[in-house]
Amino acid sequence: MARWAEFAATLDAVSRTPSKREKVTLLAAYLRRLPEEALRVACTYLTGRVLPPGDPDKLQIGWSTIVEVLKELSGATDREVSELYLRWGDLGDVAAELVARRRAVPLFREPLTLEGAHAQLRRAAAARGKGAAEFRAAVLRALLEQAQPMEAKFLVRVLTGDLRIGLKEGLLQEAVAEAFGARPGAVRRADLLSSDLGEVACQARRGELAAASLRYFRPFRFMLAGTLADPAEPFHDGPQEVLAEDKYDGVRVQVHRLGDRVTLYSRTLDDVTDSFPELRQPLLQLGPAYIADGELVAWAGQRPAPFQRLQQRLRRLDPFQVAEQVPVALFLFDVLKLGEQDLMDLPLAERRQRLQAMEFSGPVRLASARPVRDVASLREAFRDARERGNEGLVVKRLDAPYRPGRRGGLWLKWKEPLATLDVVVVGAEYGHGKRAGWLSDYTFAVWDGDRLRVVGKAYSGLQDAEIAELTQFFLHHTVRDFGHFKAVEPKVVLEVAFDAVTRSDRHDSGYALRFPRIVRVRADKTPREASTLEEVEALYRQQREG
DNA sequence: GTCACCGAGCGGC
DNA sequence: CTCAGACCGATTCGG
DNA sequence: CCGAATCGGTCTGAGGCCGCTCGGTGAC
Repeated sequence: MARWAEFAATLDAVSRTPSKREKVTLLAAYLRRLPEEALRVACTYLTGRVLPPGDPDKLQIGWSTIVEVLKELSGATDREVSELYLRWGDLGDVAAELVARRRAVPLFREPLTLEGAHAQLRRAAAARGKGAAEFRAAVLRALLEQAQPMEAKFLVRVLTGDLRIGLKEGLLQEAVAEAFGARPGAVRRADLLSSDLGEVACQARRGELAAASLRYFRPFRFMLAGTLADPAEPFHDGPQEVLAEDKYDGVRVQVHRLGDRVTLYSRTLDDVTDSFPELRQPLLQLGPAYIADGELVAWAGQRPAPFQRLQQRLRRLDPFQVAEQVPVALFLFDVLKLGEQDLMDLPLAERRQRLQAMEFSGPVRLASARPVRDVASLREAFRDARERGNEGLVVKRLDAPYRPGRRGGLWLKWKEPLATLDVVVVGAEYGHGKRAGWLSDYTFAVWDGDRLRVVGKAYSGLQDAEIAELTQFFLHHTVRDFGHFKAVEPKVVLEVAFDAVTRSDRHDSGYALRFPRIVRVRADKTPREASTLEEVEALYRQQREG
């Protein structure tokens, strides 16, 4: 059995050093010492999850449950917890502190082990029905009662899915490789194909990594796209042909079909087949044995419907009831396996040819794409994609293999913000983690006559120095102080960009923005010069008309 | 005892 | 999904 | 020609809105 205390101490050591190499070395040395089951558990936890992706059980222990249990354990009040949180900016640190002042410290403390804790958490994840929530809380309570402060800190961080030790996926794979003398590339490949690093680590130790391969009904990581900075970018290394493919605004899915089985996997590798029963027949018909990649969209007869419509069908348990109201279309753009032949390393041009030869029917369609050789045609393709009601383009190198889990230059997405608005900041909140102590999160509004109506919040886009400056400013211009949240004088104007406007009852304007990000502080504008609700409404109508 | 609603958790972008 | 910042290896520049 | 500065790739961390499901709870 492997002690949780050692696991925690290792994570703590890793978090202390800024050097990536040293992080990897520290972790590798620890992993090497672990027995099999502990190794599996440790590696899964190090990915910030208790269960591997795709596991049908979900832990369902979140922020609130943890806070409730910590309060019971320590006798702390809501106010104390929130003050501690303001100080630390991290629930794990709060847990460490509160566990240290537990009311009833058990006389005999069984040391926590990775194996033991995991067995308990597994049971919690499997709980269903009446009393399930209470059972989950009880499991957590029992674990925290046994835990030392440092152990509690990392238990809570595993539960919140955020280790904050400056080591995640890539470095974790390196650590596993270093621990067992495997090639980093081999570990990475195996991880991307199985997405279960715990399992991969065990294989690495046994020297069985090479066996990893594409298998039916073993979903693997999706290939991702980087962001296109400039439309000329794809042609920078001289003239060449790239594929300009429509970027559909929907949900990415991986389709596995073999025998009489068809399964759709989401990006988290969860099985979402049952939400889309009408796709089964056309997918059976598409071919006898294949793995394909595509985007599932809500479909309005001739063109795509907004993403929100599709959400109504996601994870829906009674799909037949809404299937008629929210029809979908599945646009396939890649094929990774045909029969027993692995196509991943073939160039996209060839994969696309194989895909085009398949038997498309009904709602299963071929994604719209065309080869282009210059910037002018690329721009034209972008306009056409927008005409068809799509978000923009994904520009793909025709010579590129399929690289699971990679977000590189082989695929580049090109979309444009819908617009920008000049908004007035009316509230500011303290950030989390490394933003603890900074007012880094801004609630903003637009004018409705002479009233300010909130349209959203934004965080990203500002540089640390600007956040520091705004923090000082807002501390001096706070109207009402709610602790974590401060209502501030409407003085600061921000320019925010966003991809869409949605109707929403979250804010009093009746609207919200999709993907808001701060472009800059408009020091040159007075609050009165900020945008109006009419402008927001106009944008909302404009995007609907496409 | 039933039902409607709410909050929490999760995963989609 | 977004963007900023940190680290690290590779490349370029200056002495 | 070598060491220093800089560049680019890759990774990490922080936080936004939407809609579904489930368990718990309060109203009737």
